[in-house]
Amino acid sequence: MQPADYEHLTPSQAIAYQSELRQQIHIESLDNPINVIGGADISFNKYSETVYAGIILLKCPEMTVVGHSSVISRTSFPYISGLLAFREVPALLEAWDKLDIKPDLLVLDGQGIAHERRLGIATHFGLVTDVPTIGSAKSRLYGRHQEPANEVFAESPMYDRGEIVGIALRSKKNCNPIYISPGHRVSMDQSVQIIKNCIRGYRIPEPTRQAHILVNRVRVEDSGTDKQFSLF
DNA sequence: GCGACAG
DNA sequence: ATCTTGTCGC
Repeated sequence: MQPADYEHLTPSQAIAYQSELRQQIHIESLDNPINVIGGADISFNKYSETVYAGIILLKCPEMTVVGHSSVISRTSFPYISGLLAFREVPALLEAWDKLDIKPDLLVLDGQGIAHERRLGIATHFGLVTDVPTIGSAKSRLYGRHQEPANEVFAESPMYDRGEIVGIALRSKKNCNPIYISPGHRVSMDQSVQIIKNCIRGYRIPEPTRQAHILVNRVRVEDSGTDKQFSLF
């Protein structure tokens, strides 16, 4: 199955495919050092099939931007909770292929294994590219957890029948927690540690935050040029 | 049947 | 996700 063909899948077939991919997930210690970390995100205009995908490259541990790539693509697969990867991975792969240098690890905006079939977008992307990935989501999809204490870096594990699938992390005081889970080829503890090292005073870790700024800028710039949005 | 539901 | 101004709280 190729990502480019995802648009032809029915939700039922997509779910069946996730069940197959699940067999290939590797949650393990990442030994390679992380010199460059990447952040990926997508932006789009409501009701439009045009999607703006981008990947930002940051130097560790400074968190300074050292590169990026972006693409304007199309998607017909709708947003369905639990099947996000089928909608966003194809465009993200296009941006990934355009990168001159690949990061040592990529952070995606969404869940990793904190998913009913352990196939959040971060895990899915990691399997397709065979790259270490971490999922950093702004809201919860799956897993039960207690409210983290209201202090920076307070955390509380997310469970699924006794198994820890992720962690709710208070990345900033007085802000809602973010949900971290390993995607592929990295451990749970490393995922949390890595994300903590990417926090720079904002609720959202730099890789994801910078990626969001990037794709949003690309979208606004294009919307003024896109026929569908210019009235003249 | 009811509530939950990444982006 | 995106649409949007002011406004409450630290």
